Amino acid sequence: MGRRSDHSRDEIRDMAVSAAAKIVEKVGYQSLTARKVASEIGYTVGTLYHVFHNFDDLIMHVNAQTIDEMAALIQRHIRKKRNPEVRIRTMAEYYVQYATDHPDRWRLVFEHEPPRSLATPARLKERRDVMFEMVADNLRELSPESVSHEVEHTATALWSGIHGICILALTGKLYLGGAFSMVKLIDTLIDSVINEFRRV
Amino acid sequence: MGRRSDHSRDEIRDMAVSAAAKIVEKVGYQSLTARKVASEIGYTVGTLYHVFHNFDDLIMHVNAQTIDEMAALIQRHIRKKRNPEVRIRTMAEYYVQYATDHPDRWRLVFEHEPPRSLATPARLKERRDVMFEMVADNLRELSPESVSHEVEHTATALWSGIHGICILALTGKLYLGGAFSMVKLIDTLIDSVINEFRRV
DNA sequence: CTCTTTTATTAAACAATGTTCAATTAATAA
DNA sequence: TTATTAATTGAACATTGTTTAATAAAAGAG
Repeated sequence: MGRRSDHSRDEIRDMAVSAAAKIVEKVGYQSLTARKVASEIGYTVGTLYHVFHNFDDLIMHVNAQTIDEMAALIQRHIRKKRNPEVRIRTMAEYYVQYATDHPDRWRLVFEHEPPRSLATPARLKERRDVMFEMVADNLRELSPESVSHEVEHTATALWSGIHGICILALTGKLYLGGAFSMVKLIDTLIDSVINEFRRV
Repeated sequence: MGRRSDHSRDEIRDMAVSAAAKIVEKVGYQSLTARKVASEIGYTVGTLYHVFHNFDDLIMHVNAQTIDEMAALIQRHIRKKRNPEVRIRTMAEYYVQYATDHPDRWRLVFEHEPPRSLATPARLKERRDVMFEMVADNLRELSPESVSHEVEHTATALWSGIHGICILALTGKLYLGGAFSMVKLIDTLIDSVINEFRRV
């Protein structure tokens, strides 16, 4: 068969990304294949390669969608909060929430290695940076006299640390197999970093 | 050809693990294949399957070796230190050192997902836990009156945080693309957690 | 020393993967 | 109506992990 034009290229791209996300959630990101995505949207692999540069390209689109979803969830919840410290804690709370609810999609964001031939698109990097910037903004509000570079440094350390707890827990590589609560571990980190930040 | 017996099964297993580790370091863990390992040691894939249960089984052996190497490096350096706080800082220093020097082998430890059919061997888990326990031991020495569970909780939070900084930096997913020094970020985390730990 | 049994090793085959491409067919333009 | 353009397919490709029947050498029995 030849041209069908049931859907535009953009529609097919969106359908493929959504189908891929659904497959990742259902059977895990290890079992995501081009043929599964294609058959899920009623097309053939060839069509996917007409719309995406690569399979990695498709994955990066899935990851962009994941980050957007996660950021939206977080922003929806911190909008109600006025206290910068509470906002940071809320960010972490829903970061963990999202990662726990969608473990495979979340892991795909951090465990997918784009081939060196294909550079990570600037949009994806920017999206990832959004979370760091939100933490920095609230730290700045917490102590307006701090120099910007120090604030960003602290925000990077704190958010990376939270991420570390999250990924070790979700991959089952945490000490004692996750006998500790992720939320409490993260609270400890936030308490420590914020107290130290206030003191300096 | 049939039986050669140039090497015992144990020898072949060790050769394969070393060859695999070398390949991972040279061309990256994404490019590690069973056939490359086999040809590197002068055998065929079939022989690998005579010695390993799986390709994942081979990888877990590689990871065990990696963790042992890393733990040995760290222990060699903290033996000279007497102060528990200095020991924790030294641990982090050489953790980063090892990860930076052998990025692909280090990442393989944390990004290899064993299939749910094949359970992670207890030995591998124990090896991973060694690092957490070393941190806990030194925290305990730092404040002997603390209850054991609190100490382990703090150690888990701190070491997971350090790991988070490390993995985001090494995978190029850190805020501002690693414009911050890994060592300084980790120092910030250690300062914060240890100060807070002392206070409680 | 000879015959049998065991077992290490290979080569070939398998199914599944990402990827490419010529053929086909429908929409669009002339 | 015809010619051009482009979407879609199906089949092919190389490469992956994995299995297996054939083979040859070591080990054991007599």
